[in-house]
Amino acid sequence: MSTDNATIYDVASDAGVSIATVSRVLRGESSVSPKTREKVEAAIARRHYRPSIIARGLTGKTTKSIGIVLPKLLNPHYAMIFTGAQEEARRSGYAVSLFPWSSLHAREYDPATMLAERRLDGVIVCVEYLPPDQSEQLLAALNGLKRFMPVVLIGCVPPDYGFPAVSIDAAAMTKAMVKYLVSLGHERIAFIGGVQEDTDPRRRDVGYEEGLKEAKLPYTVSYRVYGKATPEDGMAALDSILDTLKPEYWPTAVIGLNDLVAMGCQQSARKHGLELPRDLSVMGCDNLFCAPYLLPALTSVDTHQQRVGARAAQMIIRGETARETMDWEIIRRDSCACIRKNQPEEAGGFVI
Amino acid sequence: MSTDNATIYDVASDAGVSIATVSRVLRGESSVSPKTREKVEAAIARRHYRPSIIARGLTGKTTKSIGIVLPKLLNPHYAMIFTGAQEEARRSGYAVSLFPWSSLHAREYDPATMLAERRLDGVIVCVEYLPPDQSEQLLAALNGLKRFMPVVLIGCVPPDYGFPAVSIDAAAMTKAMVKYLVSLGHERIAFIGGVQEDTDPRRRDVGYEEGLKEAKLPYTVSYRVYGKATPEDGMAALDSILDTLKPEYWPTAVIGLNDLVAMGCQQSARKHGLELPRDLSVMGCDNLFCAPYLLPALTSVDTHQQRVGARAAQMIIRGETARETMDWEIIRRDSCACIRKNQPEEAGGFVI
DNA sequence: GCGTATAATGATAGCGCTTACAATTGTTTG
DNA sequence: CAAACAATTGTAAGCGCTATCATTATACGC
Repeated sequence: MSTDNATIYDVASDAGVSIATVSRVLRGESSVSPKTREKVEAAIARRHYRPSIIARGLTGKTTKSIGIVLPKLLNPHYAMIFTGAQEEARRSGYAVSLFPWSSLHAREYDPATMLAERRLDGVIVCVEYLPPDQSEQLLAALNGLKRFMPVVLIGCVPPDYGFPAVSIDAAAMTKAMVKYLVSLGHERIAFIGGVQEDTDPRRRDVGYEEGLKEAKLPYTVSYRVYGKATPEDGMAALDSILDTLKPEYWPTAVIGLNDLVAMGCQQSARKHGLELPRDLSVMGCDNLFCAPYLLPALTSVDTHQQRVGARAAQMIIRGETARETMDWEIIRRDSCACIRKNQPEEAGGFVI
Repeated sequence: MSTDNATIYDVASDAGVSIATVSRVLRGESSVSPKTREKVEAAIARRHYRPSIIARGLTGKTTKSIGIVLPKLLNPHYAMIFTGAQEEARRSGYAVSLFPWSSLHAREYDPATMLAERRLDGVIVCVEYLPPDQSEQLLAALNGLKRFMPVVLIGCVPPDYGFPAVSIDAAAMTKAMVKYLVSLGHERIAFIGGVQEDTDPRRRDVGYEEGLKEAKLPYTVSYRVYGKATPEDGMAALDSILDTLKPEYWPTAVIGLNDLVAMGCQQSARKHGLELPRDLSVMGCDNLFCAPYLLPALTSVDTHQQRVGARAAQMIIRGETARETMDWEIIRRDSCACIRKNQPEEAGGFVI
């Protein structure tokens, strides 16, 4: 039971035809007589023959595989993106392999080189919030990649990169989150996220500020988190906010960059003796699988990440180069309390 | 800026040498004069040349990529395995692509075919708890795969499959979990897991029974969950247990197949008006990132899944064929309460 | 200066496919 | 029944590399 597989030559001689004919039946060409086709198919089955995508890739133009560059898979958010991409890719017979940016600066085997070597049919790159000084470096890396294969961006896509992309309007989303909290009666809403220097109009912090402005709320507390946005980061962020402010100025609600940060906020709040959600409403983003199982169950935003991944994969497979925006949906759970006298209208039209 | 890459011929003619010489410097052969090497390297840099792994794979014996078959990536448990494998693989310049078993029976593009087509250097297959009747089918699929590439098994590896594998001794682990709960004073311990008919001596339920036997505890309540083991499954399982038993026979502790199931148990317990952890201790397995953030923080078992994935990848890359067992560690948090009068000795030696 | 060992380089045959293009067979038609 | 096509099938040239020889350039010894 060795690992030496049959080749097209084996099948051809088995079936008593030429390799061209075998190739024809492999590719389902119609110009093969039923008799011949049958003989060839029998030989294929007998030898457990599978054409080598490697060899096909050499001749043809496609390797039937795409790459995806993700910050880290351990955050289920990225796992959802991957899953979406993978499922969509499989439907067309494509495989997808993972390359984490974390190893971007590795001396050996950096993702860019590995990607390039592999002649993939395209690569999905998930861009995180980046400190401004790293942005240029990323752009250079992306352009390097583009030399070898189509690149589709997802995540926090800078507006001027000129790459095909599928992203969400983070500003509109964050604004809606603020509006939701305002509708619950909150007036002191803090924001923990990737506040940036550049002028992307779809940045979350822009939405935060806008939401506050529209509600004529003066209270602004935001905390900057770059790149990694773990529960620990969230805890540290809210710790810092609560430790800095006098208790009478503590926020009554906090918006986390993602559910991980929000989980950290819940922890921090408890540590500070706050009762949730009475004393602090917490809102996350990404709608991780664990959100319903937190206590209180975390209100979050479903950003349809599987669909984002799927669409990005589709763009690569179909050779499209659009720039698209995915919609999203606030998922209300128990972590956001109403602090108004009157109940808010449950079906309010504040979700954009 | 097209996607047509330079080939070894371009570099060769650029540098005024033959392709053989270019190949030599690519592979770091020493029999190239410094002058020539320099010229070639300059040409390579100028053309942004990267040798095609595809073409190399045709000639050589390796495609520098491995596959991993996982039930689903959305469970962070599997994401950890993947991450471990991916990181280890990258260190040797290997890429890893994902193939979910969920599509095992897909008409088109089933993982087995996709794997075979790709002539990967090997594949890691994560085996789940399977109903007995599907076990044979899996074995057949694995043997089919083995024809094309080395296969390394991880997860719930049946003992008699004869494949290289890295697994954990689930029986010993579950027994230790029981012992831990016993040490906290529990006498009615329920188990939600994949109870099987076959005779794998390392099955979890075997450990459960043994642990109970050693503690001379007669109470046995186990609930069978196959394949998917989601929070919903866990909730349904404990619901069923609590709804079936008279309250005075309710377990005081429950062991979940994994953290997901344990999360569902927490939910179910709350639904039944139990206060956690006072009325019910819950213990999970896998030590997911969210375990510390549940309320009460979930006691779990770290099964070192990243190391499992890494080791499996290593075995493929190095061509090893061992059958290994990974160790594990109980991570004590708040979800398991002591119901004895006396505190248990905190550093008891019950963890095997 | 010549022969010969040695270092450096080139020519070339695959690797397993796809794909023109050529060759063969089978039909149809006048 | 032969010409004229259409339907099948075969031949062979790549695709971008590696690896085996063969060849040439350089070095050394006498």
